Amino acid sequence: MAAQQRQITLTEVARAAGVSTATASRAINGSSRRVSADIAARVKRTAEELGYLPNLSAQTVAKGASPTVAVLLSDVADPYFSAIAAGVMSGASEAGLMVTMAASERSPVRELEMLRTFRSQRPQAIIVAGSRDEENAHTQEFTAALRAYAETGGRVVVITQGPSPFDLVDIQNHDGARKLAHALVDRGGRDFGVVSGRMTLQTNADRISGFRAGLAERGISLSDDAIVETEFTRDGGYVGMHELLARRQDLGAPLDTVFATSDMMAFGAATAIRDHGLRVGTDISLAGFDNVGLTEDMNPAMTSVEIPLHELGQSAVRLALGSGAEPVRLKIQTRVVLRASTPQR
Amino acid sequence: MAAQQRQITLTEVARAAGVSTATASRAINGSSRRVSADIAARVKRTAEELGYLPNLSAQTVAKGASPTVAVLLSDVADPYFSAIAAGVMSGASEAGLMVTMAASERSPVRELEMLRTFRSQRPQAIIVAGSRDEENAHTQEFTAALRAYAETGGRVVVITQGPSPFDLVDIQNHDGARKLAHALVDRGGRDFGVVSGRMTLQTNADRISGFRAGLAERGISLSDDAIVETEFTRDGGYVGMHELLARRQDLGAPLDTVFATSDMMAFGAATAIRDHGLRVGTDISLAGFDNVGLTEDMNPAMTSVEIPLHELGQSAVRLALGSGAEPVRLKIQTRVVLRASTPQR
DNA sequence: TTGAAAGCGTTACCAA
DNA sequence: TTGGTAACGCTTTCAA
Repeated sequence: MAAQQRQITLTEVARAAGVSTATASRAINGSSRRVSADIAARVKRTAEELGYLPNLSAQTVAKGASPTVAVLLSDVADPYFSAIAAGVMSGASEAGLMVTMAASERSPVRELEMLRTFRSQRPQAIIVAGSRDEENAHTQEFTAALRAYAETGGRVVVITQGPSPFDLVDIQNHDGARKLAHALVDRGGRDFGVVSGRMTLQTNADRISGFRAGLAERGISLSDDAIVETEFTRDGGYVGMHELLARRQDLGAPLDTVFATSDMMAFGAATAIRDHGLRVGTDISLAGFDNVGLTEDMNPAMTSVEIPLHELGQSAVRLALGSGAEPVRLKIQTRVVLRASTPQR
Repeated sequence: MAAQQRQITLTEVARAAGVSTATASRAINGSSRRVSADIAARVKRTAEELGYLPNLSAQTVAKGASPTVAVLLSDVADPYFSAIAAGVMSGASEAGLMVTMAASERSPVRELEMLRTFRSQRPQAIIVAGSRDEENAHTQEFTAALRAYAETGGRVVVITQGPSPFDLVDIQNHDGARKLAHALVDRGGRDFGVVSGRMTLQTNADRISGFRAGLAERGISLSDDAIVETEFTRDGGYVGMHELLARRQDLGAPLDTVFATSDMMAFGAATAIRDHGLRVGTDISLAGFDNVGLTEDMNPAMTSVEIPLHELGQSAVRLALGSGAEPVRLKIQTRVVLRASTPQR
């Protein structure tokens, strides 16, 4: 490695071009004031030759605003979040913003820490994905911190959350699950089971209540012992499905159709069904939610409820860049996608 | 929303606590100099009461270094990259660093832009994942920019790349593919086909050459028309598999085992096989590479070559934080995971 | 141990 | 249009 060189500063560019720093600043990084064409050209050329790059932090200090959006999510490795993250990154890049990202790994304490760090960064907006556990004590503190951030001029966009004072990207989970229930009944489902995440998660709760409502509208009721509550993850789906099958067996109760409240859970559930010696689709119909990539590459292809996750991520950025006069609630519609995992029976 | 308030500054905290800014800085954000315990406590309490949060940009300007790592990848929505990203985020959080992330969406031009923005940010390190197209003209420019960054004291860590002057996380793609070839021959494979990404991608090329070498060691040669070159994506896998099947049919050539050079390609390929009316495993054995999540939830479960992607992401951060005296090459071993998609035949 | 003051790289105001 | 200079919020050197 060559000897450590310093980065060229704007002052150095200015001196080399024979102008003041003020002029150099105006020429390179633009502003309302304009600069004569020839000087501007000269400065830019000098900057180019010297390999000048603006110091973003210095700009941020001087301007009082950082060209950044921060994204807080549970886990990027989860396709649900990674699709949202991809959307946010694409939206941010369109808007000329950088993205800082942190994963809470589903720990409320870490979440609080990351939010603190985000705030120190003073981004234009903080986007929060993944619903918090309503019952957790940290949730209040979390909301308070977000509010404090908003009060100092930051924008907050929350994805799927209960009522909130912030801009909200509101995925129609209830409605989607309700439509899914209708579709499954139409396909001949009669004896339903649900593999569910924790009920304290808003997203999960909405899906359950929507599903229940949809079934009720078709005259089918969902008994409590038909619902297994487990972790809202792939492994949760696997374990939960095993438990559901065992439980129904013990009760001697029939089971023809299972709704797993997320695709990740459904993937785990599918494997559990096979490990039980049963066939997905043929013996037990199975549906997920999110319509994450790979649902169609499953065998049989997995029925799911589509959420436009990528677009949703982009929208979150646009929302964050809006006027912000009043908190906006952006409803995201869902769509049932029937596939071979829930055949006509 | 409440009226726009300003953020509390260190100066304000100092004044409120009746000390100098210098002391306040030392008390709160630490430094070599120490502060008497009582004053430190008083300052910290005041800061707490006032809701002070350090301004990271100001700190960065003053210190000349930003507590940040930047990650450049092709596409977060791809499980391969999202697993790496998760690892990087976890490693960064351990080290007390923030993460800024950008996706090139496989466009060399965008990649160059994002690198420029990264450089403006002056992060401690830039981590580059996803191999560049060696033949692309932008690649040189890209490397030059990385070098310039390194010369100004930045650390560069590159994941899977050809020879490079930077720290390198070197996934043993050749070796992994070679071992896979052995395993597939041991399972009775004789007539092989490959669904491959672009040969100009280092990662892909290494996998192909390793696979070819492995077959050769078992006395099997891979003819050129047994390899279909397509996009290094799920859709590429789908299309490529269709083409491979059609081609072999035209030639009247047998085909019992297919290697898709990534799991995503393999997933697409599996669906293509089914769409052709054939069964994965039974009619055609199929293996992927990366051992991304969900390989075991496929039906049949997908044989793959495991790369410890998460750990690799964490290691990349540690590498970036190392001394940096000499470029380090960290070899990442792979492991063949045989599953039902490649049964004994 | 504490404080005054210079400095980090910019931007933005105010004159010229 | 251009330049001088204060200001942004913080760290760090140098004295006290």
